[in-house]
Amino acid sequence: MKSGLVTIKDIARELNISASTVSRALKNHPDISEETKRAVNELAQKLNYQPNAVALSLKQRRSHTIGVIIPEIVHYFFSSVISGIEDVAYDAGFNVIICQSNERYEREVANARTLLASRVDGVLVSVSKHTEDFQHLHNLQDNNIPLVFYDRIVPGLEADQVIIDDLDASYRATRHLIETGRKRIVHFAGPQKLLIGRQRKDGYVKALEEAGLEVDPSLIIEADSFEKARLAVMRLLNEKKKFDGVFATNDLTAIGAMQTIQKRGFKIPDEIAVVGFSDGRFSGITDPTLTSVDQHGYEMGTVATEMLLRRITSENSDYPYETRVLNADLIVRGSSVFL
Amino acid sequence: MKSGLVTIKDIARELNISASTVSRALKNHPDISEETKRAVNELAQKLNYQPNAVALSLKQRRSHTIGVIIPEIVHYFFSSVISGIEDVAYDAGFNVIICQSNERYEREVANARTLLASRVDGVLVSVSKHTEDFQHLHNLQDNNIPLVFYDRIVPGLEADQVIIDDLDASYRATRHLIETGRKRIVHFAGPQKLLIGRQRKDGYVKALEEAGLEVDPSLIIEADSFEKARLAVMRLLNEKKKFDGVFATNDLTAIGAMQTIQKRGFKIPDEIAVVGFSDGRFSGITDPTLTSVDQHGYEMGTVATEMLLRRITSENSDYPYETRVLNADLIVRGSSVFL
DNA sequence: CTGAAAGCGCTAACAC
DNA sequence: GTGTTAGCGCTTTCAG
Repeated sequence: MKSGLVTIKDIARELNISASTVSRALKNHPDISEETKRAVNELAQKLNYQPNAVALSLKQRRSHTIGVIIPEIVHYFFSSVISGIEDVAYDAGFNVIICQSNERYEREVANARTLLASRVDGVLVSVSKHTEDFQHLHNLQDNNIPLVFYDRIVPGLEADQVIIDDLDASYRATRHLIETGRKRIVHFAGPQKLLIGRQRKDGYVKALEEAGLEVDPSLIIEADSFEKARLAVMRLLNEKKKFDGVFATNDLTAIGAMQTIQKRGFKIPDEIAVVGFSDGRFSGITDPTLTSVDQHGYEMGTVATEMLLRRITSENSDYPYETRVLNADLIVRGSSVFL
Repeated sequence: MKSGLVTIKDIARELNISASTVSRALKNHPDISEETKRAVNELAQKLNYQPNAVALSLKQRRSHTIGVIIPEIVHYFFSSVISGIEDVAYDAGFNVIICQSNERYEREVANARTLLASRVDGVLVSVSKHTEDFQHLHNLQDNNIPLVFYDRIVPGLEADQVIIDDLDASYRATRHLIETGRKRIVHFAGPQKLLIGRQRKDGYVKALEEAGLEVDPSLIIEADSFEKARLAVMRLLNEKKKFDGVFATNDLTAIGAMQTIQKRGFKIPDEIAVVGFSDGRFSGITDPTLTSVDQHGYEMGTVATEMLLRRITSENSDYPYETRVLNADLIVRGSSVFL
């Protein structure tokens, strides 16, 4: 005797009318008399009737649910994205099923299967770092489930996409250092086999070149973690390399650099300025606070969801795929200028 | 022409057999001949048949989906909890719908309604800070949807619960400071109207008393944020209060304290030791690294989900409600001892 | 203005 | 071994 949940039939029986009348009354259908409507709505209220979304989904072949495939929720950026997704989806009357791939390909494939089985109306996806085969995503598309990629896109796949303009953001971050008088700027770069790593480096190079500054390869170091930054800074200082600025590919790297620089007796930002990228969580609690790029995860979530809902709800959804490029903002704090 | 998704009927038609035979063949029913099974499974594979979970839910009045109401996903602790929930749920063949209340009561009520409409089989809930009326949760229970509370529990409600032993964790954190020789320990406490705030203070007091140390009320200060800690430390130092240890109700508060202590020229841990509580994200990147309590969010998620699934899948689910109390571990790092 | 009937995709008694 | 039928809860023609 599970589900004591009241159905439309219960209301019909009680009122001695048909289920279809109840259904119509509840949706305020013009054909139904005011009186019947009132009676139905009153009873529904009293019995605490909740429409069964499952039955609706089956009937309408539309679940009003969107799926989200996300690498790892624990990252501030991704959890912000989720907030953006949820807000837009709920406002439009859609539910959200979130699936973490945990950066694992097999899990991502399982996620796609789950979402397909749940008959979600569309999927937002950011692929795992190890995804190289895209059959599971094609599979969704083959079944007429629209996809929107956010942040981690898949070059080959035909779909809507939302990304951050990494190159431009890096360019602006680096230019900020240049404009505040820095001449020899170290770049701690991400893996160059990842698009994101290359773009951030390219933005850095572009800013230097535009300003007529030398691009010294020995100042570009592949280091994208707290620990790697510490080691790299120590090496630079031991080698008596001169530098007055650091632009790091993420905040943790920037913080590792900051700490080591300070430990070795240099003042930030007086002698060396430091700028990070994204993450968002840490920038306020360092000393000095960290100048960094805000990736606007929330906005990315809202934009991606709007694009998806548009495709889901459009009569004709075969308009061309679109790529939205969001701007990231440089947030200037104490690690690059005196506040 | 939405849903090109293949159904059991498509397979039946193609093979000139009935839908029920297909259904049985797919679930490897003993009555069905090997030959038929093979043919069905082959075609299912070829057509990439995916069972329609929506139809199943309707039929079985069981969605194999659990709902999660969570205050804010952006906190490391809560996102860890989600990972734990997902892992256990997926292993058991359950989907997860996550709803953020964003610490707002109205949103939480809406979440409960959504989950009810989706006919989830059970709900994991951590109430928002502002929830004082519990009708929406009773409503779920009235509809035979089992609830398990995690972390933020509701004293009055009859339901399973999973919590952290905050008192014990604080006690151990404080005792650690005492055992490493601290005699005058400041406590930056959380709001005393919250259970969590009181318990953490009580653990601190208990450790002091047990060690025969004076409990000086002027060393117990309500401060639970980065900024409040900064101000409080400045005040203490300006008043020339002597103290050699700090136990803060959360990590951000501890970090605010650390920074200010260091700025005023005191060495950590030499002159003053600092211990935080939870959060988990920041403890590794401070200088020195922060001794703190690990709240084991992932474990909390797994335990809560196991309790919920047990209630969902039990024949007889009216066994007594249970409260599980998890231990939190003190992680000793550089802010309290020399490593 | 309201009711009867069919059907969304699937399963499970009940036939044969 | 397999098919027929009914039904999960709801909407929606089509009748009246």
